[in-house]
Formats: sequence, C-alpha cells, structure tokens
Amino acid sequence: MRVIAARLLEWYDRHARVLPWRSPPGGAPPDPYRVWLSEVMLQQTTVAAVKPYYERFLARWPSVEALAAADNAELMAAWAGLGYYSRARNLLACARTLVAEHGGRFPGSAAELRRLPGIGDYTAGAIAAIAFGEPAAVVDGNVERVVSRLFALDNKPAVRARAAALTPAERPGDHAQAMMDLGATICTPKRPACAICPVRSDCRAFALGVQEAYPIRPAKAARPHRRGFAYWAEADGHVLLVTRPAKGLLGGMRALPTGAWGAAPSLADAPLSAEWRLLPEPVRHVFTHFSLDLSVACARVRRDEAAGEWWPIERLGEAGLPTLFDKAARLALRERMTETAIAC
DNA sequence: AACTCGTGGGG
DNA sequence: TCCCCAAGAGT
Repeated sequence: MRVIAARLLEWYDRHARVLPWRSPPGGAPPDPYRVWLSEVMLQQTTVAAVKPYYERFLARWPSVEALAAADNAELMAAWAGLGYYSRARNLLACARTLVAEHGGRFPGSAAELRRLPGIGDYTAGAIAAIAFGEPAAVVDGNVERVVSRLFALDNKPAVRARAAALTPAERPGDHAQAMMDLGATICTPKRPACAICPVRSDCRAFALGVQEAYPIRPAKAARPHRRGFAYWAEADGHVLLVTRPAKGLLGGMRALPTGAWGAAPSLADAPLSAEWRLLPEPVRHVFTHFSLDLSVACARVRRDEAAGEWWPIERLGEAGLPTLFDKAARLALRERMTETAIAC
C-alpha cells in the first residue's frame, strides 16, 4: 500500500496537471475558498467546462465575504450554462453560513465541512485534504475507478475502505489529486493507458486483463421523452421572462414561461392570451433523466397584462438563461425574421 | 435507497 | 446519431 502511494506521488510530481485552482505539487496549500469553489463547480462537471466559470467567479467574488454579499439573481445568472443549479443556491447558502456562524472561515476538518450546504462526503474530504492537509478519504468517480481496478473490487464500501487505507499521512492533498489525475488521464473509463501507468505492476485488474470491467456499473435506466411549450411574448422590444421556483428542474433560474411538460402538452397554459404562432421546429434538449422537444410559441402582446419580468431583448445575454431557454430564445429571434411561424 | 438534477464533448 | 460520462449532493 505504501509503495503504491509513493509511486503515485512520484508520478504526480512530474505529471500533475496545471489547473487554475491548484498549487504545484509539494507547494503551499491553496486558499480554502478557491478549493471549495472549484470543487463545487467540478461536481459532475468537466474541467474544461469549469475553467471559464471559475475564473469569472473568482474575479467577481474574490472571497467568501464577497460571495456571501452577492445578489441572488446575479449569482444564478453567473452560473447559467454550468448546470445542476442547486449547486449555485447551496454555494450562496454555504458562504452566508460561513460568514454568519464561522467568522468567514472554513472549518478545517472534513467532519465539520460535511455539515455545510452543498458539501457532501467527497467535497468535504477534498477540501480537508487539499487545503488543510487532513488525511481524509477522497473518493470521487476517478478514485473509485482507480481503486476498484487496483484491487479488483466490485462494491463501493470496499473501494472506500481501500482508498482510506491508501491515503498517506504526508501530502494527503497531493495524493488525492494524484489519484484523480491518474483517473482522468491514464486510468480512463475506456481504453486505459496501462502501458504508461505508474502503478501498473500493482494493479490486480491489469494482471487479470480485466481493466475495463471495473468499476461495475449499474444498468442504465431508459430515458423517457417529453414534449412541451415555451412562450416568447414580445412587447416593445422586451420579452417576458419568469423566475422558476427554487426547487426542481432549473430551479431559481430566469426562463421563458412554460406549461407542464409531458406526453401531450397543450397551449392552454400560456402566460397570457394572444395569437400564438408556433415555430416550425422545436428545440431538442437532453437532460440526464429525460429528453425534451420544446416547441416555442411566439406572440406580440401588450406589455401590461402578464406577471413576470419584461426584459430588453438586446440585453438578453445578461439575463442568465440556462441552456435550454437560451436555445429557445435564439430560435425565436432567428425565426421571427423569416416569418415562417405557423399560426395556431 | 432510488430519484432528481444539466451540459457539452468524445468515441 | 447515439451513448457515455464528468472532482456528487439532496431528498
């Protein structure tokens, strides 16, 4: 076990990825705020997608105090496009808790971090290890894959126990990041690069020639298909936007008004009565657990009669629409020029 | 414990 | 085109 951790650290010293939120291998621990911000953004999200968001957030809100004082709508708009929007709400709740109850400081142990909003087992361990040097268990998807292959393990509790036993007292943060870098660049889900792996000689799955059989994945659930309407109500250079309820899909985000989505949606739930014209092609969008054909109904209306926010169309980019509604808005703007909409 | 919750890139 | 999946958390 010690040998594996040592080989891994030696490899990390030479091959660590350079990332904006990271200290170099063996360097001083990074600012806990930066570690936390990056870890939350990286939950189920690729490094490439996170980078520009991380840079923008750090420039706009450089400290916990600054973030705690952020305007809710501005923060949600800044998160738009990154997905899993409850993370943004929890980020703000966590910052405010830290300022109100912890003097604006991050607690230094995984156990305490774990109690904060949006910080689960993984993120608590990652912050504790990387920013505070605690030899905490850090088990993300990469670590699960690496450890399950190293020891040919077929269940999560066993993987977690082995990962904990593998964690060294020295440089636990670099160890965690080394495991993740190995998983991201060499011990990949498909066609792992075992030929250049620093711990190939310690790997049971490699010895058995069954690397790609690990980790064992549960069967994929079928993805249902739904249909629905979104409404582009335009008046005097403005479009009607709503803020979606805090909980649920795209919660707390600005959006075009919609009805209920399902097998047989109807235009009966429009935000106001108007001569709606349906755009010829729907927006196709795929969420994790369902796919959606969103038809866009357009109308020119009077500006007085609807509940919502009349947003200037030329500044729509600042509204912070999530990707689905950004697609719908772009389609509406394109099609209204060509007059191909169908009266309904 | 099983579901819910986004998005974009790669094979 | 379709499927996979990426530094998970909350309920």
